[in-house]
Amino acid sequence: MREKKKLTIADIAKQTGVSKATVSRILNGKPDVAPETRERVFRAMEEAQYVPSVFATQLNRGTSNLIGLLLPSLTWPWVLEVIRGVTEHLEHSDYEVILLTSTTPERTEKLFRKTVGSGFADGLIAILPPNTTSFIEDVYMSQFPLVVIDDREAHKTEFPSVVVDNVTAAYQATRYLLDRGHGMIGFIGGPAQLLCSQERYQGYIQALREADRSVHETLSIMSDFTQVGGYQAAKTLFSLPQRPSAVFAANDLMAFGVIDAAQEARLNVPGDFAVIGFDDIPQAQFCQPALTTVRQPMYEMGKAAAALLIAQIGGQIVREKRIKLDTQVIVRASA
Amino acid sequence: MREKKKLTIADIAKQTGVSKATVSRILNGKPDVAPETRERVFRAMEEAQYVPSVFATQLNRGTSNLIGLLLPSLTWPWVLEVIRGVTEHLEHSDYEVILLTSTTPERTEKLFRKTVGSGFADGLIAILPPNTTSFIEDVYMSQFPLVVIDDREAHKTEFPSVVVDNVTAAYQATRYLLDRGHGMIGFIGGPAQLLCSQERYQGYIQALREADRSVHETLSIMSDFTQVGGYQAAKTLFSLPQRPSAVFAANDLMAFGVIDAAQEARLNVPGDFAVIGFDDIPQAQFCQPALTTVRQPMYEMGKAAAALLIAQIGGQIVREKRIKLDTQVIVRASA
DNA sequence: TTGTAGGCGTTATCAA
DNA sequence: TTGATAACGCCTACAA
Repeated sequence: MREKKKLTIADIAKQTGVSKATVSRILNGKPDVAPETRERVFRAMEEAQYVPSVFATQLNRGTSNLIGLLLPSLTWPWVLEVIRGVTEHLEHSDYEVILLTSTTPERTEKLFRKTVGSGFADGLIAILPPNTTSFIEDVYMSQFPLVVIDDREAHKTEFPSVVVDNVTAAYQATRYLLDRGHGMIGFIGGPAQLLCSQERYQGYIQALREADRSVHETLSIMSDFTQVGGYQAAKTLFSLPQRPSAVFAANDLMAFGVIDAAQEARLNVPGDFAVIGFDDIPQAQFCQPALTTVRQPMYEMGKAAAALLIAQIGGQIVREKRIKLDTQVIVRASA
Repeated sequence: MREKKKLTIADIAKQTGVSKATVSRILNGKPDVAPETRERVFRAMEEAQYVPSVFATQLNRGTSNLIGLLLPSLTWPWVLEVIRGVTEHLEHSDYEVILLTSTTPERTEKLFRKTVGSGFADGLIAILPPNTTSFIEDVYMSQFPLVVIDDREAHKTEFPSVVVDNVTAAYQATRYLLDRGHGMIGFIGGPAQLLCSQERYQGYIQALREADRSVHETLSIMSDFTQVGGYQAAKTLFSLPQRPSAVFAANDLMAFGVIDAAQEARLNVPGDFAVIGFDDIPQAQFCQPALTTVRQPMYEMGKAAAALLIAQIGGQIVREKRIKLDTQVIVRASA
């Protein structure tokens, strides 16, 4: 109740008439302690509500049982899924998650210094903000346990990572549209410099080629992953002499924008114009019409990342460095 | 690049020919150091990429600059808003957030032991899972800096907390319906034992009374804050001899359920049946019709909680222990 | 089976 | 302005 003063191992030792060493041994379940002593000291600790100082233990052991989770932004709805996956996997270990969010490369690096660099965290799970290549290379080279989720840039090195096969996923999406009989299919992509944007575009092209469709340059518009971006891109598409009958938007937010534009243009979705998205964010099932999309298993990716990291920390040689998780077309009402 | 071996303050001291004490002083920006020395040592640290050991510092100072964020679950969409608020406020301090999630009271307490009890975190922001009253009382009594967000149970003690005025908010919602000319207004509440459920019910009643409306017991249904719960409650409402023309659902998820039921019953929302929700979760703007609801400013609550906690940690006497944030009716298409 | 003593890397106190 | 030195609380040889 009051526990004003913090108890130390010495207090317990004095109280039970043994040495600090013995208490420590008992604390850590070491062998070679008389059962009778163990019992007695245990009770004393219970009773006194003694909790060892994490600081001292950490200083001594050199590890913190803390895992950094570096997120570039908390505005994307799917990051919660990642967080859930990571924490849920860790729930049964004795690692805790320390949340690091940073929008700029500068702050990222500062955060890194404070946690990773000082050995404060035992490992790092990161969704990389753009332009952090060199920095993350350093982390990797320093042997620090690291797992990258959804690696969106091309790097010289291949970090341990958990990704989705964007090419295949985009292929699936396009293929789905093709199978539904669509002739002209538009593509609205993300920022061109992002690897994932490029890959999704590739998948789209690949599906078209495979179906012997000609690729019209004008049908592909690079946008910015935002809803208004999708809206504008859709308007461009609608103004084409020959309007496509369907579009694959490289993320759900843009797909929402497309639907907005379609409704504004009095186009029935999916009757007049079919839309498929990418991500499957929670909102996707609530919008009207509910969004058909390619699901990225963010929760599972978080889990896998945590598992991979723990393995690394445990010193295991991680064979399968790049884990690819499967995507899946979630058919709802928009396509 | 390699930094295999961890540098200590002693290394820097030796390297620059000063004592550890001096290096430490410089590290912490203490006065009484010859500018010339300071400069020299600074450069040495830079060059060697020296980072002080957090562990040692913590052990010495007895604080960690870590703030625990205890969340009962990561499945509610609005928790991300809270996380955002907290981390964003802390971004400019040098506190980091350690994420503690726990579904059960048992795990909550264990987590508490590991972090709070051991003095590992310097403070705690918590959204309390049900039935943690006694436990949180202990934390509070132990003088540990604590802020509760969205306190949902009645406690003997009044903890420092950031809440929303549920009564007023519910009043606003009901009032809105009243102003739109609705005669009979139903209420679908959350679990009766939750304080927030009771308060929202109060607000509903209060608005009716103030408008001299009679209160029909049958129009109030206590449910469970889930979508199916809302769906079922709505069906009950629809089966009444005299169907209400509008309903106030005590959270958005239930409101979604109500809309589902209405659509199933071929009732036009809001034409035949108006629905107002509570929370303003991200999905609310995407559902069809977009949900009119009372917005709880979760992001702002997170920010306020962080600010309040930091004040406490700084030893400030926190005058306004219970911070009440304003809610707002967000008018969209469902009512 | 148990106790003693030294170290982990800082910061703080007190002299110099 | 600086430098020894003693904490901080725990773990671990090594000795008993």
